[in-house]
Amino acid sequence: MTTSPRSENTRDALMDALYDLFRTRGFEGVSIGDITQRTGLGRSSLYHHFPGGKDEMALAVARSARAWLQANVVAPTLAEGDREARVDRMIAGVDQLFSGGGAPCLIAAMTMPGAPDSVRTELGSALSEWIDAVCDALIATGAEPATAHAAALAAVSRIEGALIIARATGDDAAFAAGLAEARAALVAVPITA
Amino acid sequence: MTTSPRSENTRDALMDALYDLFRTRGFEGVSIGDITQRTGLGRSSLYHHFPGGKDEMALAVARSARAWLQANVVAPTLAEGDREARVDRMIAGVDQLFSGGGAPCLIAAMTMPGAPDSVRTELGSALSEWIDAVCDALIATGAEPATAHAAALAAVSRIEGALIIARATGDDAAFAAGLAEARAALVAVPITA
DNA sequence: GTCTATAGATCGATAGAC
DNA sequence: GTCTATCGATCTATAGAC
Repeated sequence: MTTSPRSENTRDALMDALYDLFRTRGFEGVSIGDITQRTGLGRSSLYHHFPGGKDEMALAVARSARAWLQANVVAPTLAEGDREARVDRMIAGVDQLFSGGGAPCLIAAMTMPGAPDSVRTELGSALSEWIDAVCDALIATGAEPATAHAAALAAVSRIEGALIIARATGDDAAFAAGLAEARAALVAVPITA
Repeated sequence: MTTSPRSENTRDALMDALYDLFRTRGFEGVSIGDITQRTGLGRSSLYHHFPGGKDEMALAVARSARAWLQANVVAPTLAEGDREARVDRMIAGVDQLFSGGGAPCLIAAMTMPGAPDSVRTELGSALSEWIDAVCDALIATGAEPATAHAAALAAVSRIEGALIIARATGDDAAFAAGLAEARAALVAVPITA
């Protein structure tokens, strides 16, 4: 192989640090100096891994996050099972993603103006895929197609809003409440079949 | 008076520009150069109005926004009237605040790390006051105190989340849907009296 | 109150040795 | 792959004339 195991480890640790920085401070809130401090790597090391600079780092993080969401939220939502099982798997993935409300949302942080358009569209797609998966799962478990999309949109909105409020007010319980309410609302969507 | 009418106009126009910049780009996303370009004022003019620099500008905007929310959302929510009238006045204020979903939320933008703590606490208080007002209005119109807070938190979360999703996906209709749903949920909170 | 000019720090990005 | 050293641009903030 062309890359040593150590390179992979370095790259993985770098990606983790980048993800954590970008999700909490947004694109413009993270400087190259912040990344060197967090990772211990020098400037040139960072530009060796990401020749495209900060833009490429942010896009790599966005793509990684979209893939994670696909594997841990979207796929479990679309997998076999009844309504309750699907929703519970989705909620579990989301709870892990946001660390029980203590971690902010990359999508909310990096869709603000200032981030490269490629990053913003990537994250917009990730969010749409999440909503669509919930919608499809509702329909697959007997919901009326006309109301499924609104219910999916409401659930995801409720969760994203809870993250904003938890951060602004410092009330971590607000996220748990939002997650529980989103779950209950999805389970309660009427079955027409 | 110590200040001429023209000063007041300059100050007001400056505040409007600052509010618009900070709500869309966040604290770190706005540079002094951005403000000079937007307002046409030189650097020293800005520091004449705000000797404390960018931090003082952000705090002034946060306080102004809190006062606006108090006058146009909190007070109308707490004013006399039945449940539906109060909720409708609240929703109207919020719709105006966010320009029908086209304008981002200052609270979401400026409670991110990087903004001065004074700004973050000011906006956290503003958000809490909004939620508390909705809660009090629900109780005053016959809702169970034990469930009123959860319902108020849910409604505000739904609205804030809709703003995030509208921006990330580019779907402006998501905000209108969120606002309508929040209204319906508040009106539907059971009356126990 | 507004201007020009600029200080001092930090920004993203690059060069070249090892 | 990682380092030191540095470039040019931009940042916040200030000085001083008008």
